[in-house]
Amino acid sequence: MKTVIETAINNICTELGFGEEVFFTVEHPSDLAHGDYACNVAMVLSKRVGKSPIEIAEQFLSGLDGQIEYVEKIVIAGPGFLNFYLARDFFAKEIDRINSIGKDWGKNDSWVGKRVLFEYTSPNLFKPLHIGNLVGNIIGESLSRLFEYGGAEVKRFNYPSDIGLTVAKGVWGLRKTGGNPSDILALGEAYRVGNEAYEAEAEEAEEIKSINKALYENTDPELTSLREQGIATSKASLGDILKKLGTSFDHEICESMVSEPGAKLVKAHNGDVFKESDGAIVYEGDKVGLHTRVFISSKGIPTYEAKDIGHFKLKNELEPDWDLSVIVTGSEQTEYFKVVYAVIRELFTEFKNRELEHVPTGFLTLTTGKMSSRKGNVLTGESLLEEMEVAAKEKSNNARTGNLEELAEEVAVAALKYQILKHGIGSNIIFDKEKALSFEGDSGPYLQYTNARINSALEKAKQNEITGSIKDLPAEIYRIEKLVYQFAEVVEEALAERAPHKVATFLTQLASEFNSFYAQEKIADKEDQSAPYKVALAKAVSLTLINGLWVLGIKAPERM
RNA sequence: GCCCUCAUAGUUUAAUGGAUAAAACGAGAGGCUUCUAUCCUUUUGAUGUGGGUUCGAUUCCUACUGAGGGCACCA
Repeated sequence: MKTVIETAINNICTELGFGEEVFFTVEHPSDLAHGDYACNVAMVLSKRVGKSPIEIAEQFLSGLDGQIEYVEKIVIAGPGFLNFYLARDFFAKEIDRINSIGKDWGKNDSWVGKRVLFEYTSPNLFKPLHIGNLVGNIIGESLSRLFEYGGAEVKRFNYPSDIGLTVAKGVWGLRKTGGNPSDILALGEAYRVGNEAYEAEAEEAEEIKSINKALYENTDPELTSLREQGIATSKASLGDILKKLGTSFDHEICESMVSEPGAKLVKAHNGDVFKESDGAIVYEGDKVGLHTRVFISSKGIPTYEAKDIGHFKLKNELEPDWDLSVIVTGSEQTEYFKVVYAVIRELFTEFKNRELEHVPTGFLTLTTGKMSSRKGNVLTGESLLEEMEVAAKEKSNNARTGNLEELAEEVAVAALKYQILKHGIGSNIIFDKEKALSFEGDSGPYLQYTNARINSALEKAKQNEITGSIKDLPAEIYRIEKLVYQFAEVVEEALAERAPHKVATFLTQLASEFNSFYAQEKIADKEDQSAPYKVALAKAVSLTLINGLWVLGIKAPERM
């Protein structure tokens, strides 16, 4: 529809002799009262032509009026906008189209035939899942799904850290506390103890460092065994939480696997890409507008930078065929990834036509203040989810579902994910626990509830033997109809801009509009001639909610 | 010191350079004998400061103020 209007306007431009280089836009006005599409062409031309926008708009109006199918009327408004109002039939056809597409409603083909690698979550094993990991997972998963909605084949990568100081702290803590390495709680406690000791006592810190070295070099079977047991426990627990969150990775590359290939590559290019400096091997980023970073330390140990190079190599061995590779991390690594990607481009010249992208996510802080282990207000991913599940269960006491456990989990995940995905992904998130736990208003459960409500209305329709149809149209065009068909455009835009929050915002607007409709109109009324149309409309809204929630990584329970 | 983000109602967030800046929470007033009140209706209230570009600026440029992050062997 948009392109139809654009072409029509372009034709008039040529007809009126304004030439072809006119940069106007056709878009949905933010206020539905301003029509279904609005165009600013008259304002853009005003200065060039030396006439008032209104005058120009009138010229367009006389050229366009009655010429475009499904455009019922065109009105000049405000400073010179052309507002297009679509005909009743258009919306009915859209409702019909949505219902016939069904499961695939909202998809686009902007990435068809492309393969995309997505890396996110990146947890530290041996340590409870941090809120930041949760944020990364939620955003990464949603972006992956957006790409899938664009037709891309997405491969998901997890890059857990299974070696290094964190693990050493945990192993040290296990020895100190005598905790059972198969118990995830004992593991968390061991890490806490180890971390505290590392920060407080110089002597213990040295001990932990030597454990770290022994683990790297695999010289002490007892330590290695503790590490392996702890990692297995950690991974199992991680698997549970990932399942709840709805992520399933295609590949897992652990940190311990990448040091060697990374170091090898760096050393092989010492002299061309890299340079020795103070005994370390560095990449001189300052020479290309970045900053210099160490890839192999003066002690000969590969740093995180070198590991990321090895990591990239392994990734390519697992998935050699791709067009875009995305890594989602906290925004503190923005500058870091500029350097690493610059190095990768120099090292892997055969990939110069492929795209590398780093998506930075914001930090999550609590409204109760900054988190710090000293203040004791650390919130782990697990504990946050648990708290939300408890709240969800309380709230769902009267739910009309057999499986309360499952519902509470789905509601809790929805609340958490929505709270994070309603923001632009790069901005810092201030997490209001109370609000997230309330499940009211602008929230994931609100969207789920709206869908559950629709289901119940549809059930009633079934009982009354009303089936959806667009034969008998109500005279009025409901506001909800003017919104629901825009979903596919929103998804495509959200994908192009890496902005899942656009989907979240749209769904909330849609749900709110539907709830107003629901309060005013009876959907499944036997006496109502328009009931079949309302049923078809409700179905289309439900489909949109379900598909939109899927993109956000949120489940849509049938009953609540 | 240098570099990068960011600054919108009391609070948490929206707004490809467009129209009267949109919601939610909070506070006030209403609404279930009806297809689910995790809902709806309604009142209240905001673009950090000074310049600039533009027909038109929350959006772009610039200075300032404030917050967060990064800047060589941590991850």
